[in-house]
Amino acid sequence: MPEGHTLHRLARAQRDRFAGRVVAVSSPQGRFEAGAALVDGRRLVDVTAYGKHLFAAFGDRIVHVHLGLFGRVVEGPGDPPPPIGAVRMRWVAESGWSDLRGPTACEVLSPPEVELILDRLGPDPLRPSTQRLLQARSSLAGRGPSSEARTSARPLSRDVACARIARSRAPIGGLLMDQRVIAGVGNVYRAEVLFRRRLDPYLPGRDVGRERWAALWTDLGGLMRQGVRTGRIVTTERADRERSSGRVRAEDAHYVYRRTGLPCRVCGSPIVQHDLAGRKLYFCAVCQAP
DNA sequence: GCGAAATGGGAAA
DNA sequence: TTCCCCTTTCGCC
Repeated sequence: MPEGHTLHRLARAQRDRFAGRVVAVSSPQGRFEAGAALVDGRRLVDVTAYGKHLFAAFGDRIVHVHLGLFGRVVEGPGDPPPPIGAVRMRWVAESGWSDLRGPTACEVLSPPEVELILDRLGPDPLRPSTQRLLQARSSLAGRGPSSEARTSARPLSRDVACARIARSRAPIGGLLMDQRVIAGVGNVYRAEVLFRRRLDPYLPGRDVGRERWAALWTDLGGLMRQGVRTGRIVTTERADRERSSGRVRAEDAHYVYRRTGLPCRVCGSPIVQHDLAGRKLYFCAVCQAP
């Protein structure tokens, strides 16, 4: 589940259900007991996502959540169900409840500690400009918009990321997964957007070029915004699916991700799988030839 | 019942 | 690069 779209969708759901309300925060599993006590019974001001990170501000105490590979949040209206399994953090308010399981990070931070995390992250395609990023940072830090954020003519996120890859010899397939370069992309969007742009995953960042990067950025943003809307990652065009009507079936949703050995939807040659920096990389060696 | 895998990332070496 | 953590689910005895 958790690439950037999941976190932005979650932030919206949590904001809708809990923002402005007093929240009872607990840790049925016990591993977040001390942290829960710091925010229990406080009013939730806002919830924001940035890349794959979620920040829930209870005033100047901010709960930071990172879902990692298999973290998950379940939420609903009414009274919470009895906790089943390892519920790290539970929220309960008059408007409903939510349960967090299996996160890599669940901790209470101060505004400066949040800044340190944001400093390590590149632009997020789900936030269209660096101006918006600065505004988000200001609100998390409990300030009004900074003078920097008010100034117009900030560089576009797209161009900030472009400058970063343009000076790197690392393969574009690796750079897309580097959260310091671009925040929120995971293994599915990485593989799929490279296929859609017909880019060789091993192409060095410096050789991608401004045109191709701009097209990739635009495509990626569209895919991720669709992911936020629908809660799933569907990257195939209608014409490239077995069935072109009705709900997209899971086996039709991707071009290359987890399709090792299956025929490419475009050219028919078998999709290949490599290992790149410890993660699986899927691509079509013909459509994405160097 | 057991092992492996999963849309991630940080620290250690 | 390798290890380690987080939790659930699914395939295979």
